[in-house]
Amino acid sequence: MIDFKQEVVNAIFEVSNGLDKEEIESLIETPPSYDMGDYAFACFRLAKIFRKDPKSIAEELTKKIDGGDFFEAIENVGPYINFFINKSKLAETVIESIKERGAKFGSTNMGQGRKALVEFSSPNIAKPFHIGHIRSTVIGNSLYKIFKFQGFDTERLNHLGDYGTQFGMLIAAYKKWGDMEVIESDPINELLKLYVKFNEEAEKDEELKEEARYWFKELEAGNEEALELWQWIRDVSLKEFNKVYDLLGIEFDSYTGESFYSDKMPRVIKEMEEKGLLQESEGAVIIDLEEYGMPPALIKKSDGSTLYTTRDIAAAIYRKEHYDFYKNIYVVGSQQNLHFKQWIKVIELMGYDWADDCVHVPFGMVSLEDGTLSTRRGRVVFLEDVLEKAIESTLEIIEERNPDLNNKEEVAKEVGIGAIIFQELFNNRIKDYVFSWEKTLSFEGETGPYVQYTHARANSLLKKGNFKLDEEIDHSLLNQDNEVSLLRFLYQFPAVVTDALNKYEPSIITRHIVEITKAFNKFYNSCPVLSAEEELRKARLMLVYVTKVVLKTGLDLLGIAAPDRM
RNA sequence: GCACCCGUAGCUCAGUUGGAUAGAGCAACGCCCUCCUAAGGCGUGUGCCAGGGGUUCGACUCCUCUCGGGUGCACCA
Repeated sequence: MIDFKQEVVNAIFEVSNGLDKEEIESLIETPPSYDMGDYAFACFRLAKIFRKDPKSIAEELTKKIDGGDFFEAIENVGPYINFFINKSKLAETVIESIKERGAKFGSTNMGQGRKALVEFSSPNIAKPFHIGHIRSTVIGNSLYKIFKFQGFDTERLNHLGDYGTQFGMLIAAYKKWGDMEVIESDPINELLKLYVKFNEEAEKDEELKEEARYWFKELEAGNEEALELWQWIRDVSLKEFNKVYDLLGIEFDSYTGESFYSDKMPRVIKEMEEKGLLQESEGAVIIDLEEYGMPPALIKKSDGSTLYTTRDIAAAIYRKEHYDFYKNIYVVGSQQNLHFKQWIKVIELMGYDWADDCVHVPFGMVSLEDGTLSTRRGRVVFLEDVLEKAIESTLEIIEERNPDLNNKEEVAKEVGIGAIIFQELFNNRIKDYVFSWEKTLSFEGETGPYVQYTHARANSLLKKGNFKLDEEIDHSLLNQDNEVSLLRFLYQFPAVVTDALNKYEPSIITRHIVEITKAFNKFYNSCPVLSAEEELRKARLMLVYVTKVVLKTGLDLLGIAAPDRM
């Protein structure tokens, strides 16, 4: 694809005597409105260099610049030089590259030969999968797709919370009040009941807490009874989680959770010891981080058992050895910012230069209208319920608006789930939000169904128009404002994907495909396709096709289906 | 108390490495289906960009202080 920005740089470079290209590029910006051009070169900073006022610099340069046939106009407005892309060239480069690259349009090979790990979702075993978990799950999945798209060899890691004192609690609770048959009938809920009951009782009874700690120690020591119970709880939980993953269309390459790393810790602790990092404090073993402005990292509890900081460090070292990653990404809530800063610092202090390759991608909290989520208090909204309800609402809408659709159930699933995922990936991931059924189930405006609907519309046009990919078209016919505007958004797509990857921010893609969708709908409403005169019809049909391709790719990068009809 | 994050229209949020008049969606009102899927399009209004000070030719954007909200800070994860 033609890099128009680079062409602006070249054109200015020719007449600027003395400025280097990087400098020029840094001065190029996008004007607030396309009436002012596609690119603008601001001359303020040149004023100092040339000791002239920016206006006359702009005026003089504008006269000298030759934009070749890349630009149809170069105008001087005050201190700015505005570049207007040659519309026919724009149409040609966008359409020809999308025709050529198809579903790969927008991708690069920046990840070639590089490994990227994405750890996400990571629910706690024996606890319900609730709306609090959706963020990590959906953001992580999208990052996986984006990295993969850019050529990285990418692995999805589900770091299950399958270890820790909470398991001591569960085992203790099971031994006191549990009933295998009851639990098997509805595993997660029954285990949750046990967990809640245990917590209530433990508030009154210190001995229970002691029992929980005892059972966790036994588990870590390999006690057979404890291990068997643990394995069983893990299995039934995973089965439940997979229901939700199936609905969301998400898979993992590995489910090695915290337990997997338990036997990898002694070695790491020994290494820390040898490197002189460990200190004893109040009976526990710590690494002091005061000089880095952080509280100490707890490596071992006073009873000798380990904590999750130690496990995360052991896991990172294991992953470096096992995968030799280029990036090791953790999609975990912002509450754990400090925890990640601490253990990544420890990795650095251990002398590993890959500490910087470990990236915490934080996101904001989900709360309910009546307060924070609390598994312990039973205040949760199950993710499965949210998804089922979204599918149900979608089905109602289909019955109402398109009752003749033949695979209603399937489409309802794709659209309903898509709506949930889309909403999750629409805002900056760092923002907190309050869950509301009303908002979740509204499908109008800038939503997933809006984009999917538009994609389906495009598809319908292609079918009716009997579109052929190998048709040659006259690019210069696509010169209406709404056509050019759509082409511009399509042109930007590759840069948007790269930006999303660099910032670990799927919402950048979400926002952009909404822009494409809006632009397409304007085009759709103002430019007749099927009834247009032959050559124009072909050209417009081609524009519909390339839009459909990009929308599908965009949705796919978010982990959302793009049905052909809805 | 200390650290980090957030504060933009009635609500939910965008805002490109500081740049030309701060933008969307929702909500409200009006219009557009003998015409390609109306989950759509068009039109109408709203802002001391939390507040003070500073840096700069220029600040929603950078620095600093204040206020408001959130999160975290040793044996949970």
